[in-house]
Amino acid sequence: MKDTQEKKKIPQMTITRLAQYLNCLSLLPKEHYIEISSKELAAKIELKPTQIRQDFHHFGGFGQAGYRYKVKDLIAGLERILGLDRQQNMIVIGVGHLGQALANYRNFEKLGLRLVGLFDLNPRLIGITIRDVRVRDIDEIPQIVYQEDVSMGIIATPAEAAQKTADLLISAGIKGIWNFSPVMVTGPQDIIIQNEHLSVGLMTLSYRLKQAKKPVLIPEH
Amino acid sequence: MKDTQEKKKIPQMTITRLAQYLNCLSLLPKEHYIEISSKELAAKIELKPTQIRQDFHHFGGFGQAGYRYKVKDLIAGLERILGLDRQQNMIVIGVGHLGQALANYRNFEKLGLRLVGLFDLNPRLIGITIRDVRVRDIDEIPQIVYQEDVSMGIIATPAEAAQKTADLLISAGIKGIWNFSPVMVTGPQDIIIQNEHLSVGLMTLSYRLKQAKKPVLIPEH
DNA sequence: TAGATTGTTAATCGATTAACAATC
DNA sequence: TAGATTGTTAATCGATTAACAATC
Repeated sequence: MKDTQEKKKIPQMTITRLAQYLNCLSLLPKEHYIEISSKELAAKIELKPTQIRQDFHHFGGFGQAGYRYKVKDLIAGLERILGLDRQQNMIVIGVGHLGQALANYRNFEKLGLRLVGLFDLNPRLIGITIRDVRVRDIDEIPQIVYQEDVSMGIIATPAEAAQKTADLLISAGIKGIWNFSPVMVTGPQDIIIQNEHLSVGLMTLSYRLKQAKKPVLIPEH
Repeated sequence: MKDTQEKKKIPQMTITRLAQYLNCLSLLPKEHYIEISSKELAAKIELKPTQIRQDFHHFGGFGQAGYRYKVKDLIAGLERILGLDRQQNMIVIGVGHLGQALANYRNFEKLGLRLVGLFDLNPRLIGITIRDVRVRDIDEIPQIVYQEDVSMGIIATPAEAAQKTADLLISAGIKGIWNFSPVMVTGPQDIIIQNEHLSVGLMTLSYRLKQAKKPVLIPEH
């Protein structure tokens, strides 16, 4: 497999699908799936087989004509493309229900992502331990980021604190931010900021429900 | 504004952006923004003004040539398109940290979505009250769905229980499912199922971080 | 060999962007 | 009127799908 990622820009949707493929493959019972075809994988995600092959083709492909894909190779290749082939450290800021939910999310560590710090400004939370990780005051963020080589910060604070938290993370040297607060946070160009607005998902569901209820009009023309 | 939603299929990305526009507009300080131009709104979401006008055009547009958009009209129009102009009732199944985080999420009720039930099978949780909503046994789902005319079910259970929960919701008559468990759930064609895989967001962030670190090669050809 | 499969190019389809008339 | 704006059509760009050679 060639390493052609930087030659042409890979569509965002391709990356999202690669993540889905990996998700799907890692849920497969290991005994039954040594090999898998694009057709089989496509059926599971309700997609066309060509879509999968084309997505893989951006990276030179994962198999050989005539053979089906080897599940192990596929997983390893996807992990490498997505940067999950090495350990990455992350911290969570805001230890409310959402922060605790994220801290307890088992699937993250399967992806090589290790939680190395929890932070809050509520003195009653500071000192408690979740999954062997102690909750610290946010003042200690810069120190931990440096000590533990933290690459990602997850913002699970209330809206009011989100931008301040982002600024603090950036000044501490963090390059990737995953923001779960309901406001958009911004930063310099070289910082990767992903705003995960839960309400967008809910609004989409609401729209689709409304559409489904409507009588279908003349489908042609 | 015409009601042309059903004539031509609206792209998924347009719906996602409409939700973003609404989010952005509702965060605006009401005193300052009586009117807003496509240019101003575009700047806030890092988008081209034409993109916004084209998105609106699918629905006949929200303004009049020469005038800027009236924020109030824009919000009302977007809410109507997204089906948020009437109250919708929802329930959350699984009252762990994630379920409680969702139950406490204030932004949902701003969208006219009312939490009318919480369900779990842990006897220690049954009976407690969160935001005036009592936690009930999952056996009571069909009754509440019927009584309260529930249109959406949010799955916040562990992976093992997710599909069973979906089946239960569907047989109780629910038409829309928002699944936060790490496994994909499926159902009949007429049920709207949205799988919200948190790990997909994290994998995308990981990919983008990896790309950002790489030295940029010759950008042309 | 026949059937099934992947990689890859070409064709199609759809979404974004540009251009501009109409309007204030 | 000049400048700014939206709605809308046309042009461009990009992503998905189809087709097929190469391979097992």
